[in-house]
Amino acid sequence: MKTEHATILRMKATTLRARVRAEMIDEIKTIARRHLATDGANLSLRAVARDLGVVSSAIYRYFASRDELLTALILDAYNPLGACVEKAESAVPREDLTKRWMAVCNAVRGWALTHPHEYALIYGSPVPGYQAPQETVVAATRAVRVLGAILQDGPKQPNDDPPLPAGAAEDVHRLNAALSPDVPDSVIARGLSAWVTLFGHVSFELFGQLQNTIEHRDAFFEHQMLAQARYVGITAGVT
Amino acid sequence: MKTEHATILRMKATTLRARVRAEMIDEIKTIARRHLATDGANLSLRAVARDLGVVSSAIYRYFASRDELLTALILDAYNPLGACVEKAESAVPREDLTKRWMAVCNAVRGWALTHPHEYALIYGSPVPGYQAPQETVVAATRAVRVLGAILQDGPKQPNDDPPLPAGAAEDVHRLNAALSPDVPDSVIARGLSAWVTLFGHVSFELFGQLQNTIEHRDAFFEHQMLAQARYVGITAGVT
DNA sequence: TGTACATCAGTGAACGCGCGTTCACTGATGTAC
DNA sequence: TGTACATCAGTGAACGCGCGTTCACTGATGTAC
Repeated sequence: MKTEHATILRMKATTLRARVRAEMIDEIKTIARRHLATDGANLSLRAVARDLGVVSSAIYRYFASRDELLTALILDAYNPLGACVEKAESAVPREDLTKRWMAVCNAVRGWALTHPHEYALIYGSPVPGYQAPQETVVAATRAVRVLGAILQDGPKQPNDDPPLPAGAAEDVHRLNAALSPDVPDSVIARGLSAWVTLFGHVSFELFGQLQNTIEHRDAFFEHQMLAQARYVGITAGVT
Repeated sequence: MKTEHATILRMKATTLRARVRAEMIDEIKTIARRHLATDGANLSLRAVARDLGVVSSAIYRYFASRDELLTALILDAYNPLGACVEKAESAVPREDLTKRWMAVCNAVRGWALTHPHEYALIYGSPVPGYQAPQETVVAATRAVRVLGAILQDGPKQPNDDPPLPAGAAEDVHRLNAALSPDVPDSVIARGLSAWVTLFGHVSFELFGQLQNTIEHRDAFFEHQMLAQARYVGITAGVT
């Protein structure tokens, strides 16, 4: 009995300290995210500490260095984006492939528009002097897996594009095996193209390349992404 | 005679001073470009002055502020890129539309790979706190005009995509009138899509999104851009 | 042609800031017996 | 249950840097008569 009680107390204490710590980490990241807006990737630990009401060296209790904080922010961008895409796509009936694709497109764009600086952090220019650790590369694949699942439920006939050149064919096939094993490589190639186009659009919009050019961006995006769906062969009703 | 001589002397002197000045400006920009590689858009005037072997305040004889230097670098990125695209495209026989398109694609990608930090400056994340002046927006259109010319020499039949939604249709039509007046809007829409895809590819490659995914990038790019040519209807021999 | 004057390039000091990271420390909280 | 000890969060000073911009200045070069 005694030992049990002690153990419970110890756990309580431990989890409390751990919880406070976790909240602190969250708060640091939240403030750091706010600073992305003004400083871009050129983020200042001291500024974060100031906003947190704490001396600058205190941050080092939570992050060993500025790069480590950046890594945390990058993971905290890829993962919510991935989650947002997954959630949007999962709300659509499985058989409506076009709607599933459009849900993905709108989730990516919607998230990017509401988190422009986090989007820039992960899909914009690399941060000078920062070497992304492997874990960020893994987190980056979360969203594209959803596209893989859509393709996997889609048409299985190859299209009449010429075959990919040798090396590239293997690259695409390797991806294919991981994402959509039952889909012909030629369809995957078009899927990748649509994926690139999706992010190309979002980046153009966010990074100012559509300025003075396309003003009705919702409608334009919708139209262009629907065109991509037809191009890839993602059409409603196909199973 | 006397006056004439004096005038010539004056001109000589003026142009000499002006030439030295122009060379100095070039040198500053060259050094600043080098610094883009290490500092990104977070560029330091003092570092440039140091490399130039001059006291930091001397830079202010040539650029009124850091932002003005940045603007010069941005113009000096858009313009050579545009020139590079124009030159590559103009070397291809007019009637081979596919080759003309591929020349454009390879010029954009080639320039981007050899000038990655300048590419990031213009097509990557916006520089925090920097407001691009109108002149940069104009310079930015130089490359896309070449695409306009190719489309203008291309097929005139509309494709069977659904019509663009109202507002977006006007945006595209306005662009169309400026670039390729004889081409149906539906073709322009696909052309824009190809353009976005082109830059999407280059950005993905440069910004590390193809890491661990596509390793044979030349071949992959070539294949994907040829597919875009077919999609838009840019095919060899059409007039 | 020679001379007085104006323009311009570059200096050096200063202003008022900023940064990441280390280190010895205090005081509170949690742990082990 | 109470006490000695260990862990941890946060402090404050320091190190050794960096930055953009202003300003009065020197000395060389160009201009006007």
